[in-house]
Amino acid sequence: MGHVVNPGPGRPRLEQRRRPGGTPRAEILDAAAELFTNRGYANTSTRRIADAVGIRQASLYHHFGTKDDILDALLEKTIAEPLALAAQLLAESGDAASKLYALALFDTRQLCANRWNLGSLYLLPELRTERFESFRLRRDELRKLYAVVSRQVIADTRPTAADREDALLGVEYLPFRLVETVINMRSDDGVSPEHAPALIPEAAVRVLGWTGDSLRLRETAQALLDRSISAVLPPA
Amino acid sequence: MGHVVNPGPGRPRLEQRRRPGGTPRAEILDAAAELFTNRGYANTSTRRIADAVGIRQASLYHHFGTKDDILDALLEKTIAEPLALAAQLLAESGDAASKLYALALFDTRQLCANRWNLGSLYLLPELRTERFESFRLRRDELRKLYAVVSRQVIADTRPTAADREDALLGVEYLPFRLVETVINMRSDDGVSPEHAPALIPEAAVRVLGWTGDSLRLRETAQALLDRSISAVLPPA
DNA sequence: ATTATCTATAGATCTATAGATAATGC
DNA sequence: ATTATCTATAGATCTATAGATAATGC
Repeated sequence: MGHVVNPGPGRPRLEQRRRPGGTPRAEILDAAAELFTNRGYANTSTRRIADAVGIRQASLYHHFGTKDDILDALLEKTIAEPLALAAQLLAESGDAASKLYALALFDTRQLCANRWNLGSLYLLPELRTERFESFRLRRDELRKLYAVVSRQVIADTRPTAADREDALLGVEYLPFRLVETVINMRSDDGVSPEHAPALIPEAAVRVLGWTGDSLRLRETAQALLDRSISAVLPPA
Repeated sequence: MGHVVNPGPGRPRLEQRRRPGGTPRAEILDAAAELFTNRGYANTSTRRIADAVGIRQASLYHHFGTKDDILDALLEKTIAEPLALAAQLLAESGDAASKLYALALFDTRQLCANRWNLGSLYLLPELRTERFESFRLRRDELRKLYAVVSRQVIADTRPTAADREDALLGVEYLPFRLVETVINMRSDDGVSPEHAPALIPEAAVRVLGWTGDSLRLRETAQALLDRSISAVLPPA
């Protein structure tokens, strides 16, 4: 009764505060995500993260080699699913507009649903160092997949060459950028933009010149998305 | 000959390195802009800024009371012109689509033309502190002006209520967000997105459902912009 | 023996202030 | 006298490492 049973091997914590996540690693990542997004990466000391978890500063280093490693783990978690899903979506059969809509919908939802606005970390100057090259490459890859499917949408809906000159200006990169705007909305408003999932995916296809029935698109995209999700994510 | 004449009162600098800008204040702001955007605000020490200017760290404090004051001065420089121009544009006579196009064009160009990608500072968590409330309010104001003219575009081009339900979802905030995407493009690509001025303003009106002749819009918007600029900016 | 925590600390910062110094200009 | 710089430094950090300690589980 009331007696605290230690959860595993190792000296017990002085404080027993707990955060979401069953493991110390998950607790640290949650605390770091909160602090990095709300106060900034460089402004968040390892002591502060440790305080938020309820352990001593030095104990962090049992779970992560450096502070950069914590940031990298957070970034990796945000990019893995979108990348897997994008690859799967492109491999599915279906029209390009539905694929783009589905992709944008998935990413928009994720950017909104994260407990913390992790997307706001993407602009950190720290990410330009070699330490984060792997993350940068993976995000570049996602950007390219958006461009590929966007070009398919353009080819499908604007068949004449003259009509496609926008593509030379880089319209095919706008859908990805539109999804990213969710980050800024969340940052400025302080809350998740509730209508973004209903707004951004449609804007992503419209900005490419696609004209068609919104309702129908939303339905086919949702079906496609459901199929792709179950193909990629293990049915937990 | 070769003799350095000191530019004014005050003990001369040990190093005579110079940066763009005639005054020490301007040199400091240019150096800070480079360092803040490339290495991050919190990661840039006052010593580093001073080194880049060629003065001693403590000498910075003759020109700025705190490090925050340097950041605030940079931010103020980016917001003053867009805000003045937006207010002027809304007061001009002309159709809403041209106004929105002109506004987006001006801001896109400015975001591209800055020597450093100052827009990337807008997401800094530091800006949430009271110190930067004034800047936040001014940027909110600009966002509102975009929304006002965007709603006019919607009312002009989609007269039926059923057709306007998007407005309930917040499409009127997308043009402003589209302009902001220039910041991310610059940050990811490492160079100014050269086609952004030809791409973003048109996307801003299209995303609201505006359909019309691009060439004509571009011309009327450009004329409107020229008029507004000369009304707002003193003919230097 | 292994694991997860702890205490203590080295060494390197960083911002801002105090007060001296070397110019200009009245 | 005023201005813009300088030197020197207080006081407060911050990251990461070394090595001790208290659990579990073989």
